[in-house]
Amino acid sequence: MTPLNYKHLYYFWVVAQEGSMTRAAERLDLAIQTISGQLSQLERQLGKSLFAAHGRGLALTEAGRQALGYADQIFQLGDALVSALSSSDHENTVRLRVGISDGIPKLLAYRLLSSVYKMPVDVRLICDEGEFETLLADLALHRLDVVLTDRPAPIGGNLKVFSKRLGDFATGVFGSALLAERYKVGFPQSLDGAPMLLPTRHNALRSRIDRWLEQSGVRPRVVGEFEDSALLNTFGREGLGLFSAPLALATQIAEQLAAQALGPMPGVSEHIYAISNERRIRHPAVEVLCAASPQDETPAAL
Amino acid sequence: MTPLNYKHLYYFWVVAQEGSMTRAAERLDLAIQTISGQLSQLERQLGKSLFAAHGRGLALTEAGRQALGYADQIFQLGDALVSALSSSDHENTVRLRVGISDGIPKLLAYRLLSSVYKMPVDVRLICDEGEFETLLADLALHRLDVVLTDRPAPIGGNLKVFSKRLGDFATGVFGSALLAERYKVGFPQSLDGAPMLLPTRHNALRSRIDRWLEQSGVRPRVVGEFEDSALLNTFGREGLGLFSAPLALATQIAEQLAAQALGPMPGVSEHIYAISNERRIRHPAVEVLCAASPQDETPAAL
DNA sequence: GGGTTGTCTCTGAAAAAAACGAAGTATTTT
DNA sequence: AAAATACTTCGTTTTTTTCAGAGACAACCC
Repeated sequence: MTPLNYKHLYYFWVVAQEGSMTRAAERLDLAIQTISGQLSQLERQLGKSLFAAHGRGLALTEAGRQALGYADQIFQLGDALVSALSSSDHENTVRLRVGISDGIPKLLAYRLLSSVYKMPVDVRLICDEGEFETLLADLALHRLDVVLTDRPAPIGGNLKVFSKRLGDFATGVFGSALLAERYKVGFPQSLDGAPMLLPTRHNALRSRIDRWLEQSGVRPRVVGEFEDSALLNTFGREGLGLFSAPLALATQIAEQLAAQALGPMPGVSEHIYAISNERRIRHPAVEVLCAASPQDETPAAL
Repeated sequence: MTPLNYKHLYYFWVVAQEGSMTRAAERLDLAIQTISGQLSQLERQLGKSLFAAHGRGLALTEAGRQALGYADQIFQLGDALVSALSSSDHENTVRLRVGISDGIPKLLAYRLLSSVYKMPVDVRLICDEGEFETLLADLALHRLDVVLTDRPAPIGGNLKVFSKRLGDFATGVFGSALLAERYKVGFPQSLDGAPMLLPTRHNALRSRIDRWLEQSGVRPRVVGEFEDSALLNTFGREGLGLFSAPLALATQIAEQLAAQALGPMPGVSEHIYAISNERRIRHPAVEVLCAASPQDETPAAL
């Protein structure tokens, strides 16, 4: 429940700006009695005085000053809403705001998102990158429609979201021409002592890679750990070390990163999840995105 | 003018969350006809449909989705306002949120602010540091009550603020014991070639120092330029170079920075301005602050 | 295909909230 | 002490919100 009357708050806001009820009444084209009455109602509802008599005028109380700060933001947002909606467009276009977790391969994100362009309306994609937690917070505030990450949303979270696995992508080891040449023979044993670039431990894939390395009994030389997959790829492209990537992207990786696959990492696969708000009215493009790869939905509640 | 009915917006928000007018009506304890009517009024006022029929239910339009984002923020702020005001305190305390420009000496800021503690109520000071422009933006949003800087607010600005000069502080050259010993004799000519730490050109004081150096015909060796005065002082304390500071603070500088004055820089003085919002109802602590040093007020309009 | 259900829309009347005119209370100015 | 300024209070009018009743429409069930 929101026991706050925004009309009253608006009058309060104008009075605070104008410095007097008389001036505010003039600006709002209302009688001063109205302002006075509505204002005292607001004060009664909030249980605090917002103004104190000061001479024959008014002075803000501490509570009033604090309220003013909030009111400023509220009405600024209200104006922004009106102008955003009046600025035409969004007639036949759908805007999809996607948050992409640092760690997931950008090419994979692209491939998954490409499905939304098959919709019968114009789609405008707004992509945002960042950390998992940050993106989830933006999702909660409806600043994002969907978040693409490498793990489902935490189960105990107070956020009502659900996570949908978009697919499993088998992963392999890649490297620049020189490195691939050197370490291809005898893969995966050849990796022992080989320079390697890995995602940081924040990435869900990392633990799976570690497990695989251990099971294979090889110990590469870890020359770098990266939060961001694009950065990791750039280092990989320059031949600083071998790196992992989805095998499904081998062609694009060859083109864009001039790197080739050494071999697969069985059991190591990249899971991509789409996390969206649990709401009755879903975003049509999110529906399309989730429907593109028919897997079981995994409600956040479990 | 704010042609936005927040009550209508609130109903819209609840409907969007619940996914149907029926459920929203239940939650709001209203008849469904009310919701329906108010919602279409909102749509008429905004000039956009927010919902579209979808089966026997509703679907958000693109405009609706956009509006929802704003509504989320607005009502979150409203809740925050209510809870902030209900959480007691601010009965007999006054909160003063001060922004302190990077460049101005912290000791000076302290000295100027100390006047507010003489008020007959409890004062809680909330200090924030940052760049001039950033602080001015925060001031406009009422996130700050006053900004302490080394220059008045720009005159052409679209912000309604006024700048009050709090005082002129004659400035001198200071240095650690070793440096002071070495360069004290023959001051200021001795400064020629002496290592010196200066504020960056963003600081209003810098040009005055440069002018003085030129007029005195000395050319020190500039070993560092600092945006932040505290950082500059730290380097000065370690004896990396001579530095300028208000002569009025000589005692504290001796104590805290183990540095002593070499001599004055005539004509070079630090001006401190208090910039506050041009509003009829001023913050009482800002009044006290500005009254503490009776100088002419300089309206931002000129 | 026809009945049923769930969901939203369109009336017009009732209830609630907001707005105003008139008179009243402070406080400052002259 | 009177005039002027600024906010309050009271009772009435106006506007807005709310709801009951009736209707439209799509999905579902047999």
